[in-house]
Parts: sequence; structure tokens; C-alpha cells
Amino acid sequence: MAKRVTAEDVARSAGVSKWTVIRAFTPGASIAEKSRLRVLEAAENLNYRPNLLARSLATNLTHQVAILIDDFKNPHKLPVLEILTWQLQSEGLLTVLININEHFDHVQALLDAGQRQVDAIILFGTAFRPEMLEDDRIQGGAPLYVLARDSQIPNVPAITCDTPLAMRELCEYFSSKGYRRPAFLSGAKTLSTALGRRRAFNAFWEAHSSKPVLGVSAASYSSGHGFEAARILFQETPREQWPDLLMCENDALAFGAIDYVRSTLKLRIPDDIAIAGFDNTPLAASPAYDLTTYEQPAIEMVAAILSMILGREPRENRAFKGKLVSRSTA
Amino acid sequence: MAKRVTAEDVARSAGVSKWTVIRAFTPGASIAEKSRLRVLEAAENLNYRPNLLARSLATNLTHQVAILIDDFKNPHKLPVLEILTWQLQSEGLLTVLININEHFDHVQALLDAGQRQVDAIILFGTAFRPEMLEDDRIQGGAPLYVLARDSQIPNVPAITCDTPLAMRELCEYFSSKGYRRPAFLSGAKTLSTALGRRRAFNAFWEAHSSKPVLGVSAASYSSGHGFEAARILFQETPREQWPDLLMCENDALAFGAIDYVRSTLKLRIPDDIAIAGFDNTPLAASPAYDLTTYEQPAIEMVAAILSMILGREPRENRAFKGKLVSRSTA
DNA sequence: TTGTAAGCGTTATCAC
DNA sequence: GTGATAACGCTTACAA
Repeated sequence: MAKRVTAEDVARSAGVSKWTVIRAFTPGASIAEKSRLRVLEAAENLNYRPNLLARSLATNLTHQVAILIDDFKNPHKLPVLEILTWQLQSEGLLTVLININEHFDHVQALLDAGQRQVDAIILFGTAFRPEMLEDDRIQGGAPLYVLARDSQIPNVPAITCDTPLAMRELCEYFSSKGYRRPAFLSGAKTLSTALGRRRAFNAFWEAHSSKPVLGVSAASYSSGHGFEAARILFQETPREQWPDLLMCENDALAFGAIDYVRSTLKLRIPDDIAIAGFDNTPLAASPAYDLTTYEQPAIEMVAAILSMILGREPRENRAFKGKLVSRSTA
Repeated sequence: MAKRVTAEDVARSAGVSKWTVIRAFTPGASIAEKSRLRVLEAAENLNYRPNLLARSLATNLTHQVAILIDDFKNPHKLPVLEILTWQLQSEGLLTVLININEHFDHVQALLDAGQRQVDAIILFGTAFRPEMLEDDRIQGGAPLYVLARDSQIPNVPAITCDTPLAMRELCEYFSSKGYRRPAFLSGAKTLSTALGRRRAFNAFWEAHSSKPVLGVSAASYSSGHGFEAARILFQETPREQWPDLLMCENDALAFGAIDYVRSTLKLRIPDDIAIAGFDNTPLAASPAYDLTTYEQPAIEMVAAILSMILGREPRENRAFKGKLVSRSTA
């Protein structure tokens, strides 16, 4: 491998000092147009590129943002990842994607990201123990942000879709359509409470009737577990008490529930039972499901985090209004 | 923000030189057990973590791998991303995810990754112009790898699923089931030829009959465009020549084709027409589609790239055998 | 406008 | 086994 070309090499070739070379690559630096051109030409010839690593060491800025993610089963992650990478790149930031799992936990990831001096860390929809983030030894590194999950940790802004508002919109829609026996299918316990969707859903119906809302919890946010959870719900509920509306905590769960209800129970949707999801996954639009769901304003949410990272806005919790997407399942 | 703790601070606190501190953090370095413990304790107290950035600058190794990806519409990307991040992390490597699009092309991404001194760059299923990668000025940086796409660029290993083998398996399966009027629905032109699936599919049928194989091309690898392409195929083909088998270049396209065939044409699958995909996306298993498809050995493929990155295996093209997943659509 | 010196926090290498 | 010197390639003063 050929030795890397450094600013010094370019300087030699252009007959100036290396600092002049640096200036030529620093927007707004005071440098004579003539020398700037000479440097640029020499750089072009030698195929010189500034070493961002060295720059980072000197400036204490890596222009890298770590994104921690733990649920690759959820198809919703992909479009949001696209938005995240794209918006970050638009501002000259690069994404370091960290996979959280049983073998690589938040603490490791946070420390790792911290040691690598990333400028910010985004916890994207991951399930974590709040105590962990409050630990200074861990938080010490880069500023933390929580995306698409509630959190009340001091100095860790949570950027979310406005859940109470969303659930109210959904419930009023369901209510206006005449559904009266609601049930809620939630996902993994740890994350579920943090989302607050079930709470808001139940609150609405309990305010409108005295009956308790049926509920069941899936092992994870996957279609398979949604299927399984739906099975449990219907098997454990006497037929005459079956719900006429099943709100699922996200689309993935809803897909599984639809599969179960349609292929095993042979019920008609939405005539026998209405089903709704949350996230407006790409597949929700497909005729095979045509799922009524709720879309999070991912672009705005990511933009808000970005503004905070760039210091253009104060670092504080933000909740954005999403949008009900009415299709044929409810 | 408190000033970072450096090795020097720890040295002062432990009453040794900073080099001894470094040694305590370098596995296998020659250091007295006693001083090692003393250093570790001081480090613990001060909450010291080695600065990986500085280390990278000195060692010329960042332990970061860039992954270039351009098709976030394809649900198959997510599970592979999970495998990639996970396997890389197992070896102490972190993933830099770069989103390629109209505004941020391969050249920019490659240069960017190069300037950031990543140890390797993986082009994951992206459509690129081979000439570009052959340009030394661009290739100059980190070693390149191409994942899930053919390529014959010198010094750029392509790690793929064995396409000819896969298509032969699929075609023999179709043939044994009695299908005789095959059609192929391919995706975006640029990438499609690189995958070689259509070529292998056509070759099989042309060797077994004299009739040409029907074909249509979608604008991209999304369900929506699959739907659209299916519409064009059936509308432009006289009914008596309609295929009895539609092989789609990937699952996303197949989902779209199924939607069209089922909801618009009201055909029965597989009785009226068989449909198959490629990738074995999570959703392919759902009862709503129950798609016959072909699974790429993603874990092995990623492992192979990793071995090459780590220098445990020679850098060369590899093709792995995948697995036919027989479900109800074909 | 340009050159110089010092520093970012490590690692490599040599002397003790 | 430990301390010291130089180096990685850049930036940020400051001086010329």
C-alpha cells in the first residue's frame, strides 16, 4: 500500500508551508487566491485528501453520530434508518450503527461509542433501563438522545410522536365507526410501557364505558409473536366477549394478528373485527393487508434531533403530531 | 463539559509514567502485575477510557467498516444489516452506514469513507458503475468488497449467493411441478444484470423449449413497482399467452406481483399462476403471502467478507449455495 | 497573507 | 519493567 499523501507532501510539491495547504482546505481561511489555486492543483496531482481522523483528534469533533438499535425484526426501522442516515449526511455527519443484543449491551455500546468520540448518540427505539443512562460514568461521553420512545432522564431529550394525541385520534375514529369492544395487543413489556400507547388507549375507552379493555402482550415486536399473541387472546376469551376492535402496538404485530384472525379464525376484517397498527410500514399499504395505521412524523422527528445535535435548538423533549392513515382494516 | 481524562492524568494519579498506563491497557504488554493493578485502580477512579481516535491515528487502524447501501425499500436489507453489524461487532469492528442516493453518490461516499480511514468498505447490494471502482484515485483508500452482487473488478472481491445454482434449483423445482410457460419479472436495470438471475432463468427454459421466455422489468426493487410491472406484463400479453409461472427477482417484487394478480386479476395462486421470489424476507413466511422463495446464505456470506477483512482468507470472489424455500405460491 | 511552535492522545521504538 | 523520544496528520494560536 502506497504511503498516504499528507498536507506536508502537498506543501513541498506546491512550494509552500503545510499550513498554507491546510488553509486551502479550510473554507473561509485567509489565503491568497493564487496560492490557493497552486495548492489545490498540487493536491489534485498527488490525489491528496485531508485525513479526517487527524482533524478529529485536533478539533475534538468526529462528525460521527452513533445510532443504537436493537430490534431488526421491526420493518419500521429501515425507513427511519434511511431518513436518519440521509439527514445526518446532509449535514456532513456520518452514522455509526450499533447493534444492541444479548451479547452487546447498551453499556458496552455507549462506552464503545464514547471511546470513539462520536459527537452524539441516538438510542433509536431500544429498550433500556433508565438507571443505566443516568450513570455519569457512562453518560460522560457524547450527548444522548432517545428517538421514538418516551423517557424522562435528565439531560437526555426524548423525541417522540405525540402518543396521547395519536391514540385519541385513533380511538375517536374507531368510536365514530361504531366499534365498542376494544382490545389492545402490545409488544415486548420493557419497551411497551415506555411507548405509552396502551395506557392512552385504555384511558380513552375506560372514560367512555365502564368495561375494562381486553389486552394481551406479545413476546416481541414481530409478526410471528403478533400471531401468537392474537391466538392467546382469542383462545382465552369466551367467544361472546371477543373484541370487535384490535388495536396493535405496531404494524408488525398487526400483520401477525391479521394473519391469525383471517387464516385460523376465518373472520372477516373489518366486518367481524377491525384491526389497526402503528407506524405505517411500507407493507401496510399493500392490498394483502391494507392496514389502517398511524404514521409517525419520522422526518420531523429526525430533523428535531439533528437541530439539537447541531446546537440550533435547545436539547429538550419534543413530541410531534403524526397522521392517521385510514385503510380497509378498520 | 469536563475535560477528558487522558493516560497522562492516570499516570500522575498512579505515580507512574503515561507509557506504563498505556501498557496496562495493552493486552500482552510487558508490565509488572503490581503497577498494572495500581494503574487500573487509578484509571477506574478517574473513569479513564483510552481515546480510540488517538489510537487510530497512531496505528493507522480505525476498526471501522463502512457499509454502502442504496435501497432502503428492500426489506431484505434489514436482516442482513443485523447480521453485518453483529458479526463485525463480534470482531471489535464498528459499522459506518452510508446511504447512497441521488444527492450522495458512490464517489462521495467512497472518498468520505476513505478520508475517515475506515479499514474496509462494503458495497452492499448497491448499483454502481464498475468503471468508478476501477479508478485508482477512488479505490486508493480502504479495501473494497461487494456483497450480494456480481462484479468482476480486479482487487474487489464479490461475495454472492451462487446464482446459476440457485436458478437451476428453482427451475428444476418449477419444471417438476409442471409449469411450462415461464415469465421473469426483474428489477432495476442497472442492478438486475449484475445479479444474473434473469439470465440464468432464461437459459434454463430456452434449453428446455424453443419458446422465448416472457419478461418485464420494474423501475425499482419495491412492491409498488412489482405491482406495476406485473400489470404491464399481463396487460401487454394476450390472455392465451399468459404465463403459468412468474419468477420475480426478489421477494419485494413478488409481493407486488401477488397483490396485482390476486386483487386485480382475481387469479388463484398457484392454480392459475405460480409466483416465486428471492431472498426469503421475513414476510415471505406470513400466511398472507406464504411465498415460495430462495434464501441467500447471508450469515456465511458475511462471515466470508469478515474473514477477508481480517486477513484470515485471501481476498477473492466467493459464491455460496443458498436454499430453496418451498411454500404455497409455487 | 504566510510561516512557526505547540498541542490533540495515543503508539512504536529505543535506552536504561 | 520502565521512562524517554519521536511520530501519526491535523488545528489553533501567535508572530512575522
